[in-house]
Amino acid sequence: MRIRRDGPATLADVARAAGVSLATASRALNPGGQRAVRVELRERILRAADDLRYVPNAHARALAGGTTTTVGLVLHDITDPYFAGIARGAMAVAGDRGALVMVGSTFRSPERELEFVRTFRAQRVDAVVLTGSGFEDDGYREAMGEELAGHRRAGGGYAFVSEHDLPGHVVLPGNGEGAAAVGRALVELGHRRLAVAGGPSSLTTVRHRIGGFVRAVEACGVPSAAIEVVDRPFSEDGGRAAARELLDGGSGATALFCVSDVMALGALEELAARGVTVPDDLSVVGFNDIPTMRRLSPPVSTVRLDLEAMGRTAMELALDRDAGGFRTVPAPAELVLRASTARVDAAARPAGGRG
Amino acid sequence: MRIRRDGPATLADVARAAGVSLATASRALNPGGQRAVRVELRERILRAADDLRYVPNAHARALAGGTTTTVGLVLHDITDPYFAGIARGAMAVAGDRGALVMVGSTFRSPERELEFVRTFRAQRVDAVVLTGSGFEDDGYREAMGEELAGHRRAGGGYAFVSEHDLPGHVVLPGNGEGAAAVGRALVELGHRRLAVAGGPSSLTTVRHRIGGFVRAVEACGVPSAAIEVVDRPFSEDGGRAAARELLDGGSGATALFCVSDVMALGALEELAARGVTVPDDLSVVGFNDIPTMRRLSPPVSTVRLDLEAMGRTAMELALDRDAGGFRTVPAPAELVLRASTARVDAAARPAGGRG
DNA sequence: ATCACCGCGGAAAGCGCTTTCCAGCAGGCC
DNA sequence: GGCCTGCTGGAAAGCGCTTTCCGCGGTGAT
Repeated sequence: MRIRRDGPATLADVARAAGVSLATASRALNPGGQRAVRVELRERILRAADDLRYVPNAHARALAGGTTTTVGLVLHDITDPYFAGIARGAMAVAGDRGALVMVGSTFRSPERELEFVRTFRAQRVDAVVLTGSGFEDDGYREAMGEELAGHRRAGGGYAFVSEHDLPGHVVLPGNGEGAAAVGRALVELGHRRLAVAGGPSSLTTVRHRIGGFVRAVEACGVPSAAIEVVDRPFSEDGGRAAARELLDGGSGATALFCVSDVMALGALEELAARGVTVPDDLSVVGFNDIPTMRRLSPPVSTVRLDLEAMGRTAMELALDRDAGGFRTVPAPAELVLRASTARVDAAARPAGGRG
Repeated sequence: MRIRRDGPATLADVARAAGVSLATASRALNPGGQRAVRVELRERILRAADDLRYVPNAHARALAGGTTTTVGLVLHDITDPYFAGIARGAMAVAGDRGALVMVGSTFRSPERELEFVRTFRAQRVDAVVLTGSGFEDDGYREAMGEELAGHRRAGGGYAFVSEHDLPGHVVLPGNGEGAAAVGRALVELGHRRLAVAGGPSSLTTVRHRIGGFVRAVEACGVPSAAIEVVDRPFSEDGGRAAARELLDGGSGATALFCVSDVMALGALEELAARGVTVPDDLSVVGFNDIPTMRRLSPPVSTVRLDLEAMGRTAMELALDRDAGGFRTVPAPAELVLRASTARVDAAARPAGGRG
């Protein structure tokens, strides 16, 4: 006979206290499941559970019933408003479905991303949502593909936010179209020399945005030679560095397209520090429309994405085990022109120009 | 004999494939634990596990070994930069310790907060970190106290960020001192009529901040009658509403202290919409120093809290099962004066004054 | 009355692991 | 050579639940 020291009460304790069997206690505590129990008995059991401060063991439950209600969410950094927005949406639907959300911050490391998916699998999560750009790397793609296939085989769902070049549901932001709209708008405003602050092209998202921008600008008749692309980390510091490089390099650009708002934040700071006025000296556009952008002075033009809706949709796709094939749900990107972009003035001299 | 359809491989499968017993397989896959296995055998087992794409079942493991490596984090809303900052810190230390983080968003509902703690308990988390203000409500306090006591009895740790009037480790931001510093600074700048945009006083944090502010101002010789406190929800909209009320009410205040930056954001928006210039017409101060504050124009004065460090400390306190009593770790609050606060000018007329 | 059937509660078989206990075997010692 | 020690691997007992399979007593149909 084992002696219960003082661990939490178990179902057996509850059953004993209520004078019923384990099976009955379980049934009473899981209404809706399996079968019902006579109401009077049920109340006695609930009372016993309450008295004993019984807290069911989720692990035992998961093991026995094969039922989990946890989901995994992989993101870059929760303090990045882009991911916070998506996370909010994803967590909202998880909450509605009574699922617990486990969050993994990768800080853009493919290894960490894989690691999290593996851990989530070990936890037998119902679904995993992968946000953030995919990585253009065959090793990563293969490993992740295998991991996800295994997860799927085990009955789990998953969805991506942004393209990952892997089979699966995906919420696809209009990166190309949004960036193209930026390009067209800038050309229409008279800009002929353009700069792009881009992240590493190993990120799918970055490639799509830069690609869409460049193609649209070219389509407007501006030669691609007039577009200067600076690759820097996909972060605020990266934006700062990109701005610095453009200014130091004597760029002749009159407009700067930052492939993300967070990069734009860094770039704007650098520009302000150097005395470059926006939009008089240089027009600036970002991407994502994080809340801060509209609060800056001047308010910054950007491409709006409904982050919360994207997160919501992704979680729904991941959770809804629908028999059909994988779905791709577009997330519309809408150009929002604000005061940080202005018609280029013949008198305006290229920012940071040395001559 | 049960037939394995195609569920994920189990330890038994691995053991069979490697031609060893369950015990040996378990030991081989858990180095560091219990006992070692002959290296050659071990490798054979690892190979088999790899071939079978074995993913250990965390639930089974938790049940058998009583070992979990999950922690719970309760916060208000992940898109609120205050909580995002804390979450980042907390997740960092959890990550370092190899723990998975489950996040619960309460949206300031005490019921939801209790619900999450209960769910975390069911998951047998190692630790839970409760952020956000406590609620001044006896029912809540009692229920939460009982929940946490049970968690503790079961071997779990926990910590609060901000006071909760409950026994436990706590990371205590200098709410009173920070607010007092704001009050003194404003008086020193010549302000004699002050307004406070406060949240509901059922939030402990709000009470401490307003209390510290009022006491400091009084200590400077300004009568409390000169302080106008407007209670509105602890949110951006609340800040907006507070500003509206002040302006509509013909407040004679020359300075506005918002008990949180997020409220300040709303207030500033309303002020701008009404044509009230900051700081010329009205000085504004926030609290928390979320990143956006320093980017606005004018940059907004506030009280800096090292959010990430607070999150880190809280998670460490919650995870470190130290025998001693509960610890209270202060999180220093540092007044950061920026351009949104100015010396009051004799010529300046009270903002929104009707007369 | 008889029988099939339904509603309900209990016994027991797992779910996939960890860990204790035990057995076998080799080597070192008296 | 006998015996104890040290090392390794295996058998099996759970961990705390869910769920299948039974059995029992009471009803409606025949």
